[in-house]
Amino acid sequence: MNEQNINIDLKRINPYFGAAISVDCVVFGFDGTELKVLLMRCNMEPYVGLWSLIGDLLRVNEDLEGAAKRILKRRTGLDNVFMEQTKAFGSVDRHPLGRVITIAYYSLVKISEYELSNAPEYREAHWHNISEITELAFDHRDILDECLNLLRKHVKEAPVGFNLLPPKFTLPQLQNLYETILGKSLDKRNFRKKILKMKILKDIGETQQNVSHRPGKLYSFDEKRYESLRKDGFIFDLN
Amino acid sequence: MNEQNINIDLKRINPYFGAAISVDCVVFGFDGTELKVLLMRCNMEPYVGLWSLIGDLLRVNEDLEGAAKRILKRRTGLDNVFMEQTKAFGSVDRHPLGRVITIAYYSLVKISEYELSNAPEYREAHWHNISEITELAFDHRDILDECLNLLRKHVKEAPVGFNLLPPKFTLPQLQNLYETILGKSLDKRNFRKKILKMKILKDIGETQQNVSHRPGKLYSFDEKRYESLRKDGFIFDLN
DNA sequence: CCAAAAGTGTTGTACATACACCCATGT
DNA sequence: ACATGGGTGTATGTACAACACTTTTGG
Repeated sequence: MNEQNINIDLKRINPYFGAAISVDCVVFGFDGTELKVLLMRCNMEPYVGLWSLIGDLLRVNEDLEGAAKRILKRRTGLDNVFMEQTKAFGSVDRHPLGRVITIAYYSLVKISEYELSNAPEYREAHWHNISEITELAFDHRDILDECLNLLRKHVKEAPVGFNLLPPKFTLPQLQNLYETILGKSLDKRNFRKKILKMKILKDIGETQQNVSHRPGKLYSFDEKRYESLRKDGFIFDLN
Repeated sequence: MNEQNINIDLKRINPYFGAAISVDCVVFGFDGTELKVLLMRCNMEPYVGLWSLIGDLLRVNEDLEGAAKRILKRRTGLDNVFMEQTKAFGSVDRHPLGRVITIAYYSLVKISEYELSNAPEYREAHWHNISEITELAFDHRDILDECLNLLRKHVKEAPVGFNLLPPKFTLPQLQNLYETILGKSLDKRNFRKKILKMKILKDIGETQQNVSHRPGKLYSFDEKRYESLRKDGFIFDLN
């Protein structure tokens, strides 16, 4: 039966509707040193006690991105978060209770804006260092790995990394982020040259405060500038 | 309700299972001049008469890639086709008969191996020049566009274009393919230099036959060579 | 011998890499 | 004054872009 040849009420064909759709979010954060991901305790057999991604079943009246936004809001209190669909996962036996196809999104949050510490309703999720994660519930380890690979690709070809930093940041902080995500160290002078030549950072005219060394100059990502450059053919590239 | 907190039989929760999952395949072909896509007539209101992608509902015991392979086999007779998941599409109203989330794959076939001409069971699908396509059924135009964008990205960063050419091809044929997909003309000498320097083409030692001009040398893609180079850090890049 | 497309090298320019010292702040 | 990390320039090699003529075949 072809998608376009369904000519009876879909809801009555059981074999094709015995599946559920979920959305799982891989929420990345960066604390200045480590790349982190937001996880919850799983309480479903046989994965009880393991950590899992945050996710939920898709509701009848919401689209995929809507579900992802809802899940993020629910678990972090955050709106307007950068997110991008990564991949659909549909192994027949990926879920112990039945057929569940999941659509994975990865999102990048400014860890400073995450309100876990204050609001009690966001206490179920916890940050985990990527480097320390071993086993996860379901196929969430695979999902995490796919999202990590995609993130590593994206930070090199688009200015998405800024979503992990505070609105004002120094160039060493930015470099640090790239080194952490890419897992290799970069030459300081060359990194600065490449970034500054792009002209997509605004010099705020401020410097770091209360650091016990020479304070760095603060920059912010100039989104409008980036968009106008992009329209003129500019391509962000950090390879 | 969280995915990992479902503790009753999923099949009995109606609101969450009133959706179906389909897989749609964007099958690209290249005839030496034009980039083409395989389409079928749609016979579902309100799209009757329009062309649509080839697709089908996901079966209970098959995974997503399995469904994509089945669909391709059914419509083209081909196995072992290059394919890659592109994106999930889940707008609430994308399907007139109910909630259908679709997972899109794009695949690349050697048009010479496509058996439409011989076997009657493959006659429902037809090749259409990408440049001449206007309206499609459902949201298939969006799906096609996403797949095209992904293809344009992939041919620049991985040796996937070879899947659209016959096993033996000339450098001008390859260049032609790239020019068609990318929509811009490339410098012949620079293109040849870049490709040949990669050392991923095998010189077959044969030349074109029956062409009314100087015959080109035939090459084939050396997959083993590519894989071993890749393990040593080589990155395919045609930007 | 004509048409048509294949094949071939050089040069200038821009970008990437490698690399070492001084500077501003807090303690 | 010392420790800490921020900030800066140059030289060299490599990669890319631009560009025009000769070669081989079929008709």
